[in-house]
Amino acid sequence: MGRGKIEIKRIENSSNRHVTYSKRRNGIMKKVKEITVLCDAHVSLVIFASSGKMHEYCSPSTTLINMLERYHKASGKKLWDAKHENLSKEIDRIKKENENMQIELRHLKGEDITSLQYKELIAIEEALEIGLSNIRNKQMEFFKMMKRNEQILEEENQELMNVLHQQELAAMDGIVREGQGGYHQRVREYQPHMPFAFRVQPIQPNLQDRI
Amino acid sequence: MGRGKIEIKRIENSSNRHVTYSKRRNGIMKKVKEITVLCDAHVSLVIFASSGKMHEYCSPSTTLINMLERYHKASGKKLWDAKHENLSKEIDRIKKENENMQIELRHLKGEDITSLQYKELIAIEEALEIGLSNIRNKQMEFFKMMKRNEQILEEENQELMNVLHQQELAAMDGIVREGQGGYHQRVREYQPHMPFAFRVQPIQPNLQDRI
DNA sequence: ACCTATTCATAAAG
DNA sequence: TCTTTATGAATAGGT
Repeated sequence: MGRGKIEIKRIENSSNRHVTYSKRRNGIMKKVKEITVLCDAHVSLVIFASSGKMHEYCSPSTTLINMLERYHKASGKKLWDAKHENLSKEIDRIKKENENMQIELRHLKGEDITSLQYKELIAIEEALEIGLSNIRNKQMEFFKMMKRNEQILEEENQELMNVLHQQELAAMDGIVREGQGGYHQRVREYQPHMPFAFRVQPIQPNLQDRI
Repeated sequence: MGRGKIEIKRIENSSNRHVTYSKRRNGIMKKVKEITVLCDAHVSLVIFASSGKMHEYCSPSTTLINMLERYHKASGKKLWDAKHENLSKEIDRIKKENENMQIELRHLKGEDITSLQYKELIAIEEALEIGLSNIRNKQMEFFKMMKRNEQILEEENQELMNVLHQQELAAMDGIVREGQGGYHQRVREYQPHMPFAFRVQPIQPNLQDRI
């Protein structure tokens, strides 16, 4: 393509070589830009003239660094030193960690649990139980209070029953030996552990609403 | 250069685009090889097709790594450090993401919640509540049962107190008018709502252990 | 740098 | 994908 065909071998004439270099370099640059536009290609081109002068082209949609990264992935050739490889490995490691946490989070939120084993479900349940300990502690207070109330009532109840029983016996006895009034004393002996009005009340009156 | 002139813009016809890509890529490769030989140039060319497939050329007298090092020196752009920096940034980004998830996990587990806002606590509580709906249902059963027990006991207690009071009055009356036995009937009238032994018991006897 | 004869690259079609 | 071929593009060598 020119006035004469040329053999593809080093151009010995320095001047000619440099002229040809410039011309062909421009031609290549143009072609490279064209293929980028025409075909959605990503191109990275770096040329050093024998003089040492550098020219480069990189498709506008990317960067040289990006291209090299893709090159790394595509070819498997290690362009990076050990340091970079370590960083890459750390990224992979953290991403893996990330993924695991994502899964754990989902599980705690009750998502994606259909495929879980029984043991895993148990573990998640335990984690949730720990998480709700604050709420549960509040509930526990309420629980204990109710239990205390109940116990007091039960004891009182029992005692009242006893007193009643005693009275019956005394009354039966009183029919035979009247006028003794023995049970009067017994009745007076009984004192409720505390008046109802002063009994311990739920600290959280709205607990029912919250449940 | 062909049967017709074409405008330099993306070739919409996919088939044509791929054909043109192959042809022009080969053309560029050839030109690049030629300039390498003719002009003692050092060339590095990396092309990615839109499909992702990669082709590369590197002048035989050098390597890509060597080219990049020369690039580094010639342009002053730090490819390694830039790459390093990018990796570091990504690590930071992922670590940040990681940290956020860690925090969320901790919160769900009830840890580090002292500094939370009310709304955040509500959100966490809601998440936990959804996860623990089963357990809460069981607790609810137990709650209702205890409340029932307590109410029954209170009523019973009240009634016993009433009976006792009546007895006292009757007894006082009996001192004046002996032998009437009016209160005997009253005492017999009272029946506990149910024997203690048959009262409703916690469905979950081990609830205390689990709390 | 420009010119231009000539070769080369390639678009479209088979 | 490969070949063909008409045509536009690139460029070698000269000025």
